Parts: sequence; structure tokens; C-alpha cells
Amino acid sequence: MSDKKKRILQATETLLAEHGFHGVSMQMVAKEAGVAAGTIYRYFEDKDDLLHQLHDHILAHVANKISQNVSDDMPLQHRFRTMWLNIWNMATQEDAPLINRGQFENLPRRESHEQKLLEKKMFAKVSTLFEEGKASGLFKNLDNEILSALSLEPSICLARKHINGVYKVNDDALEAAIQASWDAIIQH
Amino acid sequence: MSDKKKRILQATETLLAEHGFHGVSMQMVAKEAGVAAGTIYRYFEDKDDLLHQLHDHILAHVANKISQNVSDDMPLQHRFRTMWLNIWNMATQEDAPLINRGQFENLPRRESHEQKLLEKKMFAKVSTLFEEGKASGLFKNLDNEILSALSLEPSICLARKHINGVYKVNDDALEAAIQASWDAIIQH
Amino acid sequence: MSDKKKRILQATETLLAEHGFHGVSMQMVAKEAGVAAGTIYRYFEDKDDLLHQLHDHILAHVANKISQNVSDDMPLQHRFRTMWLNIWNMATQEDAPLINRGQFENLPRRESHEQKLLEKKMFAKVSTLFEEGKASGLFKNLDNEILSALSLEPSICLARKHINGVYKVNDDALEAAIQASWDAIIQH
Amino acid sequence: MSDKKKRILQATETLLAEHGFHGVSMQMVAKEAGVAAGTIYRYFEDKDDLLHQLHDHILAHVANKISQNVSDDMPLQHRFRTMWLNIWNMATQEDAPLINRGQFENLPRRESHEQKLLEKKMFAKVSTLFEEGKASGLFKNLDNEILSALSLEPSICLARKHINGVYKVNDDALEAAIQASWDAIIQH
DNA sequence: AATGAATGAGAATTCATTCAT
DNA sequence: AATGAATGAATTCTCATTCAT
Repeated sequence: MSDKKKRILQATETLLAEHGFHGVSMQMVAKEAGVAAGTIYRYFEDKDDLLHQLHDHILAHVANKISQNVSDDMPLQHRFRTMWLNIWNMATQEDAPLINRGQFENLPRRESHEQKLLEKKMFAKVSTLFEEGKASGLFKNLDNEILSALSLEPSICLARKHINGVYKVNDDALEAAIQASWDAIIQH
Repeated sequence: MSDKKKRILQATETLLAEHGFHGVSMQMVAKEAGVAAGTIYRYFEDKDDLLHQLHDHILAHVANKISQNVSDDMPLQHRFRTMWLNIWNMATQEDAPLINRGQFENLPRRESHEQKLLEKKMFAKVSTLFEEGKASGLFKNLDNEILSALSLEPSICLARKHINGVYKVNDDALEAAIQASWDAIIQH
Repeated sequence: MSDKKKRILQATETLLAEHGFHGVSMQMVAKEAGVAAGTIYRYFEDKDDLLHQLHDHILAHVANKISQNVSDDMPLQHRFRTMWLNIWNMATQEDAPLINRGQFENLPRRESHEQKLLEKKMFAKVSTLFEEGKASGLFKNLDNEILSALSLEPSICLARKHINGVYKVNDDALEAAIQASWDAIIQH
Repeated sequence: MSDKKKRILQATETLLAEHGFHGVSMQMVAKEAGVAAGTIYRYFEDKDDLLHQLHDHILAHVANKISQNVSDDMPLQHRFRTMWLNIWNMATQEDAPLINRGQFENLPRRESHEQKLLEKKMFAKVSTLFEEGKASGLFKNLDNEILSALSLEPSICLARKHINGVYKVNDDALEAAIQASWDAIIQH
């Protein structure tokens, strides 16, 4: 990807996190990226396209981060813990500003079929985890979407509160939260 | 509250849900509410104030809905189930358009101390539930913010997927999800 | 018609005549008309609509001017001469700046059926002249469009040259031109 | 003339006819001509110069077309008829797109003295026709500009209506129009 | 209290022109 | 000579806000 295009995407993400969804103008993006306003339109059709592409860009980054240090031959609970913490770290370490401000969900998305297949592939390690857990009888027999909402999304939710300063999570609480997330999806 | 003020708030919520955060102008609000543009400024200082007040307005509505049919002398699990379903129903029955579109979080908020106290009071029944659960040794000894993130927020998360059409939750899955949310916070 | 709307149309006509079709911006129109840029959009949907309405406005003016001092009971040649001179005077007296610069034809037109009927009605006196002339056997038996192209449009053509300074027409030449236009359409 | 220069002029004419005066950008011209945007500036100083040169280019083409198959030893009326039809054919056969759309007149012109002399020379056959006609007593004793406005310009005028679809001219009407144009300028 | 015409700054986008390659 | 990425001023149009009525 061209250097300028990367800088524009990066600038957009930074500004969106800082100023929220409204209040980010193309001029601001241009200035932050250090390019002329017109230059943005060489790489993106219009503002909508810029936001769409930013969505895809971030999603790829997120999928990559979540899968970090996870291999399919690790024990289930170890894999789960690693992914849970990957999400937590990503959201709390400010390297994904849009995620931890809850602004990512509001980016306009392309709802195409290819897009969905792509997303599925990107989060393959999560699917694998849930499928294996269910096959082994360890996890509840629920669809992956539900398992995810019960166990991984609380990580984002907590991280957001942590970042916003609404509530500070300490190390013990963090471990307990991971355990509780695990409790939510395993058979008892 | 004056009739016109109510109509303005109602119109704003409807339009926000429909057109997203950008694309709602004061002219549009005025038209939808059936008042003149200038009239809005009799009830709200500026656009920001309108959105702030809308935030408070919706939050009050939400707090009210969540607590519906919940009294402090009901058994813990019954109370939990009722609140979980109150959230689910509110989000899926389209009577809180901003919530189920995930746009509520993006409303500008006042981060004052009074605001926080007020919110605490509004969600008193939730706090009471968690406190009693912990006191009785049934719940894990975690802060309410964490318990909420583990058990109630998945309800919103699922409802959103359900509404968006990303994933349809059937009745059995719903019951299982409630049970799993409960599993997340109780001691094992 | 509102005073502001009139001023905007007037300003647009003046500027178009002066700067040609390109080089007239909405800002310029606003400044010339003494209104704010946004005000134009209260009266006209967009720039296209402004130009369309200007077209209609001018056409009405032209139709009115052409028919001045013409009544259907005047002798044919007298009517013809009056209309020919009405055109000439309008174009040379600078009160129809767009006409005499040949910019009028380039205004975007609405090609609707109603528009055509309206135009027909506006130029009724011209039609009547040609029809009577043909019925009496004085004029050649040609369609009005052709008769007009042969006899009245040369008036505009000459006026344009006169205004542009390409060629100055004196009074004798003017009378001769009217006579020649007449010769073009009568039987010999 | 260089091949690229020709292609640029050709592309400009095509685009102007299609998109009108606004709506033709240098980028579009470059693309249509199959050259890079910067290349245009090797052959033309700026956009204005491009349009000026296009004007001259077209005028030369027109002058050439009008004089086709006309030699000074042909009988007057035959010469007149040939030129009248040359104009008609050129305008109706789409090989002079700017003429028959009435956009040619709006091209910016250089109003220099040399330009005028050049134009005079280019239309020498027209001048000769009129001068001979007047010398022989056949034509009215009017300046060439007037004779032209009375007899040849109606051809363009009619052709434009024909092309625009405002009015379709059939073969009989065409002959009659030529005859009427002739009637306009001969002595009676 | 209520209106809605008017404002003008600011938004997205285009485009003539330049210049390093 | 030719390229085409880059520029940034200018364009059309919107919109929060004001104010005379």
C-alpha cells in the first residue's frame, strides 16, 4: 500500500478516536496526514469510501492481534486466555484507538457476501476454538455468535470502561473476569 | 416537560436512529417535530445541549424499562432473568431505536459528578441485585461494573446482532444465553 | 415574486452576460445580488434550477417585448416591421444582456411538453402573423419555424453583430434589412 | 501539426459538444485524447489557449467546408446554393459538433486585427459571391455582413433546429428555404 | 412564545496547473 | 518529450444559529 494511503488511513483513525464521528473533516484528515486535501481523492473515491476502507483496515489489524501467539495445538483454556488478553491489551494499549472508544462499530460497513466470508476467515482461530470446545463436550452447545457475546465481548466492554476511566480494572479483577468469562461458556 | 420539548426530543431520536449521527440537522429535527427551527433554541441551548438532554432522556427511559416488574423481594435468579429479558425486549422491540443501533453510546455525555450519582440511582435495582448476590455468597466477589459486563451487557450485545440480522436468536438459545450469563457470575 | 428572488435572477443575468457561462459562481451571484450565498438556496434548488428559472424569466420578458405595440388588426407588413424592430431594439438597448450576447441559447432548458405549450402561447402573435400571411397567399407556404428562421432571426443575428462591434448597422441599412427579411418570406 | 496536438484538439471538441462548456476538465481532455494531463501543457499554454486554438481550428475547418466544390467561375445562384448546402450538411452531418450545438460562438475568441484579416481571407469565396452579385445588380446593395445574416445564417439556424429535434426539415422545405434565402438578397 | 428567512462559515469535492521522475 | 501524482484554491451546497416580526 502506498505510503500516502497509509498515512491517510492512520490520520483518519486518530482523528476519529479524538473527535468522534462528526467533527472529522477531509481538511482535518489531510492536515493530520500531511497531504493536500485533493490527494485523499487519489486514494479514496469519497469520504464514505475512506471510512469503508478504514473499517476493513482496522478489522484486519484486530483479527491479526487477536490471533497473536495462538496456535491450534495449544490447550483450549490457554488459547481462550490468550485471545481474551489479546483483546484486552489491544484495547487498553491505545494502539487501536477506534476500538477502545467504541467508535469502530459505527464505521460504515460493506455488507457484501465476500466481506462476510473474509471476516469469517480472519477470525478463524476464534471459530476453531469454539468448535473444538463444543466437540469435546467442554463448552455449551451454543452457536459461536452467542459464545462470543458471552465470553469475548465482555473483554472489549471492560476494556472500554477501563479506558474511559469509568472503572479501573486491577490485575486480580482481570484474572477473575477471564475466569468468569470461561465459566459462562463451559458446561457445569 | 412541555409538549414541544418532548416532540423535539422524540424527533431527534427517530432521526438519529434513521440517519445516523451525521445527516441530522436542526432543520430536519424542526420539521420532524413540527416546530420552527428557532423554537428548538427556546428549549435547548444549542445542538450539543439537545444531544446531551436526549442522552439523559433515553437513559432515564432505559433505567425505567430495566427495572420493570422487578421488586427487591423476588428471588435473585428471577430478578436477574427479568432484567436480562427487559433489556432484550427493549432492544429488540424497536422502542429504543438508538439503543439497538448502537448509536446511544455515541451521544455526547456530560461527565459530571452529579450525572454519575444520578445514573447510579437510576440503576439502583441492578446494584441491589449484585450486592445481595455477593453478600449471600452466590455471586463471585467482583465489582458491579465487572458483573454487569459479564452478565447483562451480553444481552445488549446479542440483541444488537439479532436486530442487525447478523445472527437470529431463537427461544431455546435465548434461555441458554440467560443461563450462561448467570453461570458467568455465580460461584462454582 | 419575492424581492430577493428577483434580485438574484437579475444578478445572474448581468453576470452571465459579463463573464460568460463559465466563470459565474454562486458566490458571485450572491455578492452581486446583495444576499448571502445560502439565501440563493431558499429560492432555487441548485445552480441548475437557478439557470432554468432564469431561462423562463428571460423568455417571458422576450415574448412580452416582441409583442409590444402589436395588435392582430394591424396590416401584416406593419405588424412584421414592429416585431422585427422590437427584437432589434431589445437586443441593442442592452436591457436583455443575455440575448444580445448569444448566451441565452446556452441556458439549460426544460424540455417538457408544458414548457413547449407555454412557449407557443407566449409567441402567439408571431404565429398569428405567419398563419394569416399564408392564408392570404401573401407569404410562402412554409412552416412557421422556417419563416421565423428566414425573417425574424436575422434581426437577432444582426443585432448581435451590432452589439459586438463586429459591424455597425446604420438606419438606412436597418430599413433595407427589414425589407429584405420581408422579401424572404413573401411570394414573388 | 503534431499527432498529439491534433488528438487533444479533437478530444476537446468532442467533449465540449457532449458536456457543454462547464463539465470539461483538463483531466477529461487528457483521458479522451489518450495523453497525460501534463502533456497538454506542452502544446497549449493553459486552458484558455487550448480553447482559443480550438476556435481557430474549427473556424478553419468551417471555412474549408463552406468553400467546398465552389469555384469563382460557377454561376452565382449555383455557388450560393452550394455554399448554403455546405453549411447545412456540415451542421447536420455531425462532423462539426460544436457548430450544430451552438457552442462554437461561446468559445473564447482572440479579437486581434490579424485574426480578423485571417477570417476575412478564409471566407473569401463568400465575399466574392456577394461582391459579384452586387456588382452585377442582381443583389441588393447591402454590406456583406447584412447579406450574410439574411441568407446564409438562416441555414445554420435551421440546421440547429433540425438537429435539436425542435423541427424536422424535409427535402421540399429545404429547397424552398434555399430559394427564400435567395429571395432575401436579390433585387425585386 | 414562536416563527422562518437570512446568514456566512465550513463541509465535501473538483480541477487547472506544476514538477520530480 | 512525456508522465501522472500532488497541490490547494475555488466550487457548490449545507447547516447551526440569529433576529425581526
